[in-house]
Amino acid sequence: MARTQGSHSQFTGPKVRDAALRLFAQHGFAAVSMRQIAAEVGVQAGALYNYTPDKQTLLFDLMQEHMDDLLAAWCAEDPGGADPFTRLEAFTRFHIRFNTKRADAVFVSYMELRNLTPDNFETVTALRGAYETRLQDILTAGTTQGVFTVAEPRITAMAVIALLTGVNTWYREEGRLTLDEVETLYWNMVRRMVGG
Amino acid sequence: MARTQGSHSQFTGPKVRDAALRLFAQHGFAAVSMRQIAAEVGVQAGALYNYTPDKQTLLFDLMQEHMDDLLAAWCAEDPGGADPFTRLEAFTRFHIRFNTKRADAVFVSYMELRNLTPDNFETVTALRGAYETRLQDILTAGTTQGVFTVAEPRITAMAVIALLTGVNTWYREEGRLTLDEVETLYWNMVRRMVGG
DNA sequence: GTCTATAATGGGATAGAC
DNA sequence: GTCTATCCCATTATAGAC
Repeated sequence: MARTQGSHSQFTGPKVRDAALRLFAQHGFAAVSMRQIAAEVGVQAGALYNYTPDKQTLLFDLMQEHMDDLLAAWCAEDPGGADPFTRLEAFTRFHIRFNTKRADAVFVSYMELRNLTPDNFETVTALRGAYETRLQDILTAGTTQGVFTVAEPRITAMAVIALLTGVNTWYREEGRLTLDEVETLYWNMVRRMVGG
Repeated sequence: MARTQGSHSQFTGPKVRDAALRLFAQHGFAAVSMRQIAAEVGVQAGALYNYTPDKQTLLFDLMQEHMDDLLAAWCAEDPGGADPFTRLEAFTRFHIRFNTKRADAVFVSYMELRNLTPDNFETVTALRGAYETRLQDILTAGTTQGVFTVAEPRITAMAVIALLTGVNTWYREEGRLTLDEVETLYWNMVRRMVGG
């Protein structure tokens, strides 16, 4: 019989974050109570406050961590020295692969922006902007080199990201298409969009 | 001095819906209280229940009405007899124009799906599907006629809608570009995407 | 580190007067 | 149709025992 009291910090911390992310994605930040999160973790509500000072900080930490991971993962994969065409394909495949593996975090990071305090909102929005700028730079480089025909790099970057993130609304791992097939489908669309 | 009691049904009804839509868009359904809505309208909370049986129905009615309006407006504008290329341009321009004029309703209809009861969710999702199917049919017709090169009409339809709806995340009426310029930018992207 | 208990506040919805 | 008052229940967060 499992004990119901005692120290479990190294296990409970991650479990709190996992449960919160899943519940926030499913029901929305405002609709989820600390009691629900605690029940998922298997502790009482009061115990959660050993891991977060309050509910707002819990949300902010999840969103900031997601954006940090996203930026770091892309920086690690960006073939920076390659031609813009190659980099754009890499970006397309990366974005789809990364985001479909973390659907809950993507959903929360977009849907719950309005539930952040102004300071936290600024921080997360700045990270989003930094990611967008990476794509924008590829489009601008490609246009300068005559590889792409893009009149508005910033708008096109936002358009491409909206297009690619949309995969999350329908893609299922057990579906008809493999992830690689989905990546190829979308790469064909992106390639045409930029006139490559 | 305005009276604070008495009959105002023909004014209060629309005001309740307007206030609810705006507040739901800004803070989220679960984060908005009936008392907040009432305060925006200028009545007490109890009076709202003359206009909706409960908060859930208020949300559902707003979403259903939006989807009904969207479908009806497109049916009125679709140049059904024209070639798929012309119809796709019409769809692109229509979707951007309609959605940017109703940003709150678009936002709520997408973000608050998870706060609908299962029955209400089914109804709204079916309306979304019907709208998607209209676009899918254009893509399929164009592919059959050799005007477009689209391998996956259903996925491409979802991709185009995600792309176009993304305009709402950045477009502002007072911004640098006119709505017509935005429509043209996105039509160029969509045109290329489908290989037209 | 977790528990139980509780403080302080606010929620949706209803009843009955006007 | 709206108001006031209220029921009943849930909320976040904290205090103090273990």
